[in-house]
Amino acid sequence: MSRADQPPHGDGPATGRRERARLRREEIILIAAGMFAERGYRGTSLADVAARAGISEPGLLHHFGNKAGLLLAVIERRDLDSEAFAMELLGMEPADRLRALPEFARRNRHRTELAKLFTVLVAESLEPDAPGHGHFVARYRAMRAIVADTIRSAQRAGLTRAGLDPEAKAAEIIATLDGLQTQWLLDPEAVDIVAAVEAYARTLERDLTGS
Amino acid sequence: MSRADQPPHGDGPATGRRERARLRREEIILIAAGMFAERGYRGTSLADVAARAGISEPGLLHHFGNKAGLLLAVIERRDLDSEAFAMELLGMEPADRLRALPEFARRNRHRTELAKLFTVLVAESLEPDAPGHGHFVARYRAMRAIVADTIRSAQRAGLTRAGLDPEAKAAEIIATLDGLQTQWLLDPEAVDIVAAVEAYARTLERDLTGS
DNA sequence: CCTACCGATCGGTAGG
DNA sequence: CCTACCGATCGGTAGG
Repeated sequence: MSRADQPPHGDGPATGRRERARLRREEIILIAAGMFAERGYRGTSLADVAARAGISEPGLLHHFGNKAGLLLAVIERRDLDSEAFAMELLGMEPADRLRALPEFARRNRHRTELAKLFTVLVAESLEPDAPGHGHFVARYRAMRAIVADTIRSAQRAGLTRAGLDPEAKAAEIIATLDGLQTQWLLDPEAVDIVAAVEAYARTLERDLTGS
Repeated sequence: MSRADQPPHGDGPATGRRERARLRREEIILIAAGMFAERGYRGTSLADVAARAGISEPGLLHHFGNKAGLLLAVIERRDLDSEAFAMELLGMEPADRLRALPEFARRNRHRTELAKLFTVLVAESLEPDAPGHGHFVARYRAMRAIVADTIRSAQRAGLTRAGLDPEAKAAEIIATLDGLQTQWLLDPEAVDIVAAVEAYARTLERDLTGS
């Protein structure tokens, strides 16, 4: 087949069409993310997403193949935000990273939807055959590795006490932040997420320095 | 009305029929709990539960009214276990309660299903209009209150340092245990829940005593 | 990306 | 008049 050939009209309009499709995709992903956050992946139908996006169900499936494809697109999109966060954190001195936690909590406070999306999708991905399972397993392993590396470099710099297991502490830190987030999402009137993370940052500072 | 009267044939058969119904209900609740744990509330159909229980859907609904009624029955049943746990913990001296945490993790290790059920249902109950929302809000408030009370009494006994906010610490402790559980459920090969909780109990002991 | 559909399954209810 | 269900089917919706 002549698959390697460029289409004869591959100048302006073709690129514009692809660009338009990409923007439409992006738009649908944001709509789907909002609905997954509120009702979960299982609680959201393709028809719901299509209606909100002003598209037919077959049109929706043209972009994402099937419902799991839409989920993976949402997860990947959400990961771009997380990566930006990780890069920002890794750009700081290890000693400053701890102090940055409440700032991120403060930022997330106004993006409830992102936090909710994450909590809901992880719970729907616990089973090995869930569409997002492999992704979240890899994501948590990477998160633990990054935090453990930070702890190790802080130990080498003498900022953190040596008798502390970096891997175990990394799991514990991520667990606490996740758990506080869940309590806040469930009951925002009873749990002040910024104050809770600030208090935990102080706990953690004492714990890490051993003071 | 003569509602206070016993039925004229209120010897064996009548009581036996009610008792049989109660046992059938209990049996169905356990089946539904297992399915909710694996596929979530939204991912489980009444037809799935009915088929596994060897009952028709109308038969199922006769017992629970509607799907949300089944969920609430599962949650209440799960709470009986939690209450037993709480009573066991509250029966100990405050100083021993911390040491009991790894033992409970060890016990839960063989009851993955219960842990999974809890994680999945909480995530499906974040929205205020979710059927289990009110229940989980109340449950977390009660849990925080119990842990905070334990901390306060340990402070009065001089076992725990005074400069520590009992409510904030309670939220933090529950958050860490929940979060570790989620990481373990997602990736049991990478996260050893017993070791993680043991390590956290040590962290917590240093934190509480201020040593 | 559309209209026009499919096999099946959804939560819930009818009469008996 | 009660209980504990049954087989059949309701109007709509699921993913594709």
